[in-house]
Amino acid sequence: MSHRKPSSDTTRATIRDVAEQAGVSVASVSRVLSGNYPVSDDLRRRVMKVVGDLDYVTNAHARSLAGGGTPTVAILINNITGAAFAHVAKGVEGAATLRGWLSLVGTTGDDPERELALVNLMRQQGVAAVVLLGGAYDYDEYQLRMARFARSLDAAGSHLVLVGRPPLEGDVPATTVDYDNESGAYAMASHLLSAGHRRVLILPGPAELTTAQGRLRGARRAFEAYGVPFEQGLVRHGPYDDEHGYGAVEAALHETPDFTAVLAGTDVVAAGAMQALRAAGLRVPEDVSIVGYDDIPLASQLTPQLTTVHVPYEEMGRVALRAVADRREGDAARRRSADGDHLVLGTHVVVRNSVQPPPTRR
Amino acid sequence: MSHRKPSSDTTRATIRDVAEQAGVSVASVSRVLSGNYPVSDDLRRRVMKVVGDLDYVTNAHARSLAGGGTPTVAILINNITGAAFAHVAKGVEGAATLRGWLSLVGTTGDDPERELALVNLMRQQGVAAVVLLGGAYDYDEYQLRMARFARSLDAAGSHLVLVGRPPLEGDVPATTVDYDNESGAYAMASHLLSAGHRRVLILPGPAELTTAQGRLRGARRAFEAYGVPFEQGLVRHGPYDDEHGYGAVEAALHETPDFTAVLAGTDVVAAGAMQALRAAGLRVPEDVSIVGYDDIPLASQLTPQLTTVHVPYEEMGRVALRAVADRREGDAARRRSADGDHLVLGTHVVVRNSVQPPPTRR
DNA sequence: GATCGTTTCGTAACCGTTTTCCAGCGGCTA
DNA sequence: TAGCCGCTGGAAAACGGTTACGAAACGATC
Repeated sequence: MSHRKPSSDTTRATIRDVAEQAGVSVASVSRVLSGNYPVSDDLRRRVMKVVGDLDYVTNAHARSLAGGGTPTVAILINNITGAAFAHVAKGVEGAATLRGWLSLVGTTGDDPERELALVNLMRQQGVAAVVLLGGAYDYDEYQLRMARFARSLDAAGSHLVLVGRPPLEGDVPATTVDYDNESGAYAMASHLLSAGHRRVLILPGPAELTTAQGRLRGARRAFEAYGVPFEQGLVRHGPYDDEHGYGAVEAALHETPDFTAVLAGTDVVAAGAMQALRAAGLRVPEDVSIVGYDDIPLASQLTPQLTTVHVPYEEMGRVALRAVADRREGDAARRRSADGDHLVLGTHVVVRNSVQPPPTRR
Repeated sequence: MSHRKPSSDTTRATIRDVAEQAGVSVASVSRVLSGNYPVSDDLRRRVMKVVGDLDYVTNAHARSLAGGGTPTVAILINNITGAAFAHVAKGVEGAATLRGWLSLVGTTGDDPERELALVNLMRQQGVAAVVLLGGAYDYDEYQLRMARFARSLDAAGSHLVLVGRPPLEGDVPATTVDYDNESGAYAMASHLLSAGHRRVLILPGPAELTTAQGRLRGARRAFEAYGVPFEQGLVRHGPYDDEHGYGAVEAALHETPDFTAVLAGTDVVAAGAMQALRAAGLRVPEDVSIVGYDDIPLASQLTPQLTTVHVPYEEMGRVALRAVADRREGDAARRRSADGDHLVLGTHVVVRNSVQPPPTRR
C-alpha cells in the first residue's frame, strides 16, 4: 500500500493518483496521455475514465523537466499597447499556438536594463526562443551585452530573434527579422518631393533609436536624390507619441513656419501633428500635407486618411516564429549555417488622402 | 569523482556543475542563490564566482517543481491588437512584473472552444491565476463549462478572474472585475437626449456579447427616463469593428435616414460610422452627432475628437491582479469569504467635440 | 510442444531544484 | 573540562513526470 500523504484540498491530482485508482502503473498512464506508445484499448479506456473523474491534468513543469513539455516562446515588447508592435506580437503568438507552442510576454517599458533582465529571466524559463520587438538602443555596451545574451541563449539550446531592429554585429547566433526602414522613408519622402514639396518638417522619432535613425537616413537620401537641400533645422526628434507630434508642430509653427508638409516617423506622431495643424487653423492637406509610417489601423481612420508606408508587422511576427521553429527542427549542420540569419521584409507606401501639392501661397 | 555525462554543447549548466566546480554541495549553491539561508561570505564568493564563469541560471521548471518558483498569471485575451483590452493586459502585466510574477498570454480569437481549451492548458502550467478578458458569450452550456473550470482551477490552488464581463452565476470560486456597462451607456444616451436628439442610430455590438447587451440596456433605460419612444428599427447589431460601423451607417442612411445622432458601442465602431457619414456628405457634428464607448487613444485622435465614456481599462487590469495576489497571501478564512468576489469600477463620460444639438432641418 | 517474435505493461532511473534533517565545530558558561 | 548552543554546510528525500530496459503473455511457426 501507498504511504503518500492523502490528497489535500488544494493539491491537484498527480499521475500516481490516476495510476492507483485505475490499477495500472504510472508509466502506463503517461503513455496513454502522451499517446506516443502503443497501448491496449482496455488500458486506454480505464485510464481515461479515471482522468475524467479526477479532472487530472499533467503538471507542465514536471513534464518539461523530464524531457517532454511544450516549447515556449518569449515575446519581449516595449508596450503591448503600441499598435505597431502589438501586431508583431499577434503574429508571433498566432504562429506559436498554431504549432502548439506557448507564449510568454514581458514588457520592457523602454528600459534597456529591464530588457536585459527579462532576457535573463526567460533563459531561466528554458524558452525555445526569445523574440525581441522594436528598435534597439545605439549604445555600445548595450550591443555587447545583447551579444552575450545571444550566445548564452544559444548555448542553452534557445535562440534570440530580433524583430524590427538591425542585426547585431559580429558573429552572433541570433536571427533578425527586419524591414527596410530606410527605403520606406526614402519612398515616403520622394512622394512628398515629387508632389512639389520642398520645405518639409521631419519628425523621425527618438534620436537614439535605430528605427528613427534609419527613417531619417532614408528621408535625407531622397532629398539628395532630388537635389533639394536638406535643412537640419526642420528635423525635430522626440518620442513616438502623438503628444510629441503635437508639440513639435506647434513649436515649428513658431520658429520655421514655412514648411508645407510634415514627414512623421510614425502614424501616431502624424496624428498628433495633424491636430496641431488644425488647432492652428491650417487645413490638411490643402495647406499642409502630412505622411506617416507604419500603416496601423489608425492611419485609415483619421480624416483625411493618412498616406503612409505599410510595414507587414504581423507577417514579421509569423516569419520570426517560423524561423526559429525551422531551426529547431533542422539538423545541426543547417543550424550552424543559419547563424546570423537576417530576413528583411518589404514595405510599400499606401497612398491615401493626406498629400496634395503645396499651396501656391500661404 | 563524478560519472555524470560531460556537459554537452547545447546543455545548460546545472546546479551540480556549479557545486562540483566550487567544491561545495548543491544545497549550498541553492542557498547562496535563493538567499534565504545564512551562508558565510567565503562560500558566497566561491559560488558566485563559478556562477559567473559558467553563466549559470537556475532551471525554472525544476525550481517550481520543487516548491519554489515564480508565480505566473495567464492572460487570455480575444485579440492583443484590440485597443481596449490590450490596456487591461498592460495593467495585468505591469502589476504582475511589479510583484515579480510572470505573464503568459493566449489569444482566444473570439472562439469559445479555444477559450476553454486555453484555460485547461493554463491549468497544466500551474499558473497562480488565469485572467479572462472581454465580454462573455451568453450560452448556457458555455457558462456551465466555465463554472466547472473555475472549480477545477480553485481545486488546484489557482484562481479564475473574469474581467469586463458579468460574474458567473451560482456559487463559483471566481473573482470578477467589471465596470458598469449599463450606466455608462445610460449616461452617454442621456447626453445625446439632453442635447435634443430624438432619433438616434444605435450600434451596440454583437448581440450575443454581454457587454453589448448591457450597453443596449443602458441606452434603452435612458430613452425611457426621457420619455422618448425607443425605436427598435434604429438598433443594428454587428461586430466591434470599424467596418461594421461603416456598413451599418451606410445601410441606415438608405433605410432610416432621419437619425440625427449615432450611439456607437465602441470608439472603433464610431470611427467607422464617422467615415460613412462623411462619405455621404454629412458633417460631424453639425449634421449628425456621434458618441463612442471605451475612450481608447483613437477617440481623441479623430476629427472631431470623440465624446465617449471612459473605462478605466488599465486600472481594471491592475485591480484584477491585486485581487488574486491578495487572496494568495491571505489566510484560508479570508479566502473563503472572498469567494464570488465582484469588484465594479466606475466609468464617466468625457465630453469632446462630436456632439451638437440636432440641426433644425436637414 | 518448444522456440520465437510481437505486443503490452511494469520497474526504476533519471530530469534539476528545494528543503528537512543532522553533524561538525568553535565559543561560552558553570 | 564537560555540556550546551548558535552557526554552517552536507546528505538525501521529495516534487511529478518520461522513458530505457526487461519481463510476461500470447499467437504463430516448425
